[in-house]
Amino acid sequence: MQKVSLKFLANELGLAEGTVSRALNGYSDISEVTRQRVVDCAEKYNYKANQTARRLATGVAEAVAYLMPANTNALSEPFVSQLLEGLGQSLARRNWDLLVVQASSSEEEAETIAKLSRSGKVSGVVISRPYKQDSRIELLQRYKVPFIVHGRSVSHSDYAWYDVDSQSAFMDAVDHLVLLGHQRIGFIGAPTYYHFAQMRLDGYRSGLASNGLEVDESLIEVAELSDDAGERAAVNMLKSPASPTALLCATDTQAIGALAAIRAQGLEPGKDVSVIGYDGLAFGKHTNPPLTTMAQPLAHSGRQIGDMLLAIIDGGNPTDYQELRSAKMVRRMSDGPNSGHTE
Amino acid sequence: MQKVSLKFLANELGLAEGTVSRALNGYSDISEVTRQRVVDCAEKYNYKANQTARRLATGVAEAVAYLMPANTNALSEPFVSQLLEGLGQSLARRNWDLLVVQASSSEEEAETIAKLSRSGKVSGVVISRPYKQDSRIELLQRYKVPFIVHGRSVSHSDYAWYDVDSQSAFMDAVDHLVLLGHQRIGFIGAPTYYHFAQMRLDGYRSGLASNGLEVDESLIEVAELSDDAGERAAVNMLKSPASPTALLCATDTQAIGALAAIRAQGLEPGKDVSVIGYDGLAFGKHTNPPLTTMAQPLAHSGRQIGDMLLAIIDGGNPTDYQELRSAKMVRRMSDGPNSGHTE
DNA sequence: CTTGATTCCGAAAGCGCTTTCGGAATACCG
DNA sequence: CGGTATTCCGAAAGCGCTTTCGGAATCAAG
Repeated sequence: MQKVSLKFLANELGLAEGTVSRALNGYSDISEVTRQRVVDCAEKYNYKANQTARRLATGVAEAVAYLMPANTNALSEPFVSQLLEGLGQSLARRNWDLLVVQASSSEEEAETIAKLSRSGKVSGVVISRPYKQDSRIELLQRYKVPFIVHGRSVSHSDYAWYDVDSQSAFMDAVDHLVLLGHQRIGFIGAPTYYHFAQMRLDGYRSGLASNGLEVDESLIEVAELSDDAGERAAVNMLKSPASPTALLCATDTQAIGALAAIRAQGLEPGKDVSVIGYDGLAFGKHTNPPLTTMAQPLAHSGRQIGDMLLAIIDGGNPTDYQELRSAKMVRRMSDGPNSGHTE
Repeated sequence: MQKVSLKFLANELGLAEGTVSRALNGYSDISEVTRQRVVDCAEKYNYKANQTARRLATGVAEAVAYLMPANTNALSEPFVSQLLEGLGQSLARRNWDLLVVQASSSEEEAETIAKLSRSGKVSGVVISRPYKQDSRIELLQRYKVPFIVHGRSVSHSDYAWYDVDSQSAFMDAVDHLVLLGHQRIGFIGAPTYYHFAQMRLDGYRSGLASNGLEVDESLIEVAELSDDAGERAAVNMLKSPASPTALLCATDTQAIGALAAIRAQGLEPGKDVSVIGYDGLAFGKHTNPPLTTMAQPLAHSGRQIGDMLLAIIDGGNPTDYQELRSAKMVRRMSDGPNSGHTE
């Protein structure tokens, strides 16, 4: 099978390579009739430009990378594939590639970013779950790689991001719980080097405040992002003297662990103690009991993020692309009126 | 910031570009001392070869693609990210890239494969969840793209694959159920254009046979790969006259739906009717009740698959790389002795 | 000290495409 | 019809790297 290159087409058509190339790329200095001729011929031989050569010649990578979050635990992974899917769709419209790269440690992450930026194999990057101070962001800025972050860091004014307002979500959740009669509302947070963890904690605190409630530091636990960690945190809190009647968890994964902890105490989640998670994970529908959660609209987030990234690669101003969505509660069975079981 | 290219290094060192390149790539016709000198200098300036140029020059893509399964439903996605992670790790050792590509329809899939193969941007491909007759496989073979399939199709003798033996897994599951006293064991299968669906059905059938049980066609339902579909299938079966005392499901996702169906009938899964799923999904631990399942060892499957792919790209014979793992039961709470509730 | 074999490196061609530049051919205008 | 503008295309120079080839320098052997 003769490989069909530009040279081949040029030969076939009796034109110069450059001419064929320009015809295919829609240059205006090619007459319509030869352009058509070229296009037809390309079609006929099913010509696809060698992207590697193209990249080298133009200097644009026509690819973006997604930096996989390092400590990926199986339960929270729906995100990754959802995001990837949306990103891919967005990129596909331009025929760009999507690279997935990972790094386990943060030094490795820096190394990876450095390599990505110098090797020139991508023209943009997206990262997830930023820390409060995220060195990846600084690096990306320093290297002048277009990027968008899925989430925000503390200093989020000077780059592009897509995030959902979990702070208000947690305020809403507190309101909801207070309306149900809860006063002692516990909070299972995530490590606060994650900025989202801080936001959610802040939301919890101001939710309490706006309802005239004191925050009781013994009602706040920090746990890793896993079901087990959530469970451990919940048992701790549950065995404290003034145990909470409701539990707000930074992530659904943790909330699911909390459910288990509550049941293990012989209590009934949603009745004896309410729990609300955050994320809107689909399988929350199947937990015991089904988990009430603040669901983020991750339906088209990947697409959205892809489009934003493309826009800033095209020269858009990063700060013009900052998008804040809001979560909304999907109420299932894990929350309910305060039954005062611990009184 | 001066961009550090081969030319730059050559200049810096007073050597020719070609020499520097050969030094870096370990050619034997470079003296050890200059090689060291070159390496040090490269290190110093943090030189990373432009991979695009490299690819063009060598003709090897140094990248492989993962074809995302088309109809991805959120619940089964842990696979994707697990696989991606392992694949990435395997490729990273060679500094290769991992591309994620997707296609929604099967024509699009063919188109995608064609494009991948001609554009030369990958040197290998991995696909998941093959159909019984999978046109992707034929295409990949025709185009002579090294590939490995995660799963098997009917004619799996002439290509490389990695699969787990779900057929025996289902035989084992039937044995287990029979030991628990069940006789009327229902099966919720997947569409049989998926080869794995056929295998699991076969396993179910021969499990029954080897236990001297008749297969009752009314105890077999086919459902899509979602919790809802599993649930619908289960209610159908449950309301049949001779309703099963145990349910075997082709996937955990369906099994979770079945759990819901059973509870909705006012029955208790694991007591009134047992259910066993397949996949070993982590969140099965949190369903109501926790789901007994045949767990596949997907721990390092991605890594494994990556290594296999690399090996055949290096010239290995595809048929030398066919790996069959086995699933093992993780028993949680959704199975139990036949209580004869429907007698 | 000459010859032949080695060792090491420079020069140059090429990978397949893009893009600039200039020139031939055609068109337009007075 | 001479001259100026336009239109369209060919030629050629890259993009940054790899790899082959040949030749200068070094070494061993006679």
